Amino acid sequence: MSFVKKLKDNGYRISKAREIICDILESSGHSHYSVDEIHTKTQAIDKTIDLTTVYRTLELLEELNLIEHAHQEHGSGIYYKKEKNNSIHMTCYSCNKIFDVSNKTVEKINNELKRDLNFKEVRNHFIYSGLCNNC
Amino acid sequence: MSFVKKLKDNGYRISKAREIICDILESSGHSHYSVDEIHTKTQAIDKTIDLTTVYRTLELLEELNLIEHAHQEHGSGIYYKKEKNNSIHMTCYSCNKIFDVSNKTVEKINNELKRDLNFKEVRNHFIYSGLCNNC
DNA sequence: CTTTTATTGCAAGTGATTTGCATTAAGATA
DNA sequence: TATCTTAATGCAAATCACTTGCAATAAAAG
Repeated sequence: MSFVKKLKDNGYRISKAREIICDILESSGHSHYSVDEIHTKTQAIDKTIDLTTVYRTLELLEELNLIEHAHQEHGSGIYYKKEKNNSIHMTCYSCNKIFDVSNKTVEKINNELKRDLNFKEVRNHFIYSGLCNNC
Repeated sequence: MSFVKKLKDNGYRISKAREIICDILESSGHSHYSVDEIHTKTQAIDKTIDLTTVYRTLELLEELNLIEHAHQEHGSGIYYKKEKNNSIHMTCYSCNKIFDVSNKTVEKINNELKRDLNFKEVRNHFIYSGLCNNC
C-alpha cells in the first residue's frame, strides 16, 4: 500500500509536505537518509517545508510501520523503508558507507541474543561500525 | 595494572578527581554507570569535582583502554570496566535493567557480522533493547 | 463556501556532551 | 622545602540533534 494511502486510511490529512516526504522515501530504494538529507530534498521541491515538519512526518510514518530509523554513534539518525525483517546496519568508519546485514544474519543474531539472556524480544535501532573490506 | 598506575606510566598527573574516579570504576564490579551516577559518587567524596572533569577523565581512561562506553537509545551513555572481549549489553525496556551478553555470544555475533559483509573489524558501542524474561 | 480542527512554521527549550579560558595545583627542578 | 612549569580543573557558554508550545494556516467534512 502506498504511504499516502496508508496515511489517508488512518485518518491523517494529506498535506503538500507529507506528499513530498512520502514520495522521497517510497522512491528511495535501499537508501538510508538522515533527517537533514530528507529536508534538503524537500527544500528542492518546496522551500517552505520546515525541518520540524520533516521530523514530525518521519515519526508518523514510523508509527504506521512504513519506515524505520537507526542511530549512529556519532551524528544524526537515519531513516529508511521498513522491510519484512528487523534490519541491522553496519557503517565503515573509514569510508562511511552504510551496509545492510542480510536477513538471515539478522535473524541468527537476534536468536543468539534471545537465547543467551532469555529475552522474549530484541530491538536494535543502532548502526554497528567497523572496517569494510575495501578500506 | 591499577588505573592510577597506568595513568602515571603514561605521563598523566594524579589529581584528587582522577584518584576518586579511578577508585569508583575499579571497584565497580560488573556495574555500568552513567556519567551522572559517577558524578554523584564523586560528589559524595568531594563536592568540588565538576561534571566536566568526570567527562574528561572517562574519556582519558577509555583512551588508555581501561574502560569502555556504550550508548542507550534514550538517555545518556554508560561506562564500565573493559573486559578481554568486546562487550554487548542489552537493556529491558520494561524494567530498565542492563544485562551482559556472554563473551561466547558476542564472539559469534561479531563473526556473523564480519562474515556477512566481509568486514575486517566490528565495533558495537550500543545497548540493545528488548523484553526480558521476567517482564 | 463555511467551518472545524489537524498540520505547519517559527522560536524557544531540552538533554547530553563539548569547548574556551582563566585559575589552580601536580610534580619536576632548583 | 620553595619555586617553577604546564597539565588539569571549574565554570560558563556553545553545540548538536532533536522536541515542544503556540499562533497561523490549510485540509477536508458539512
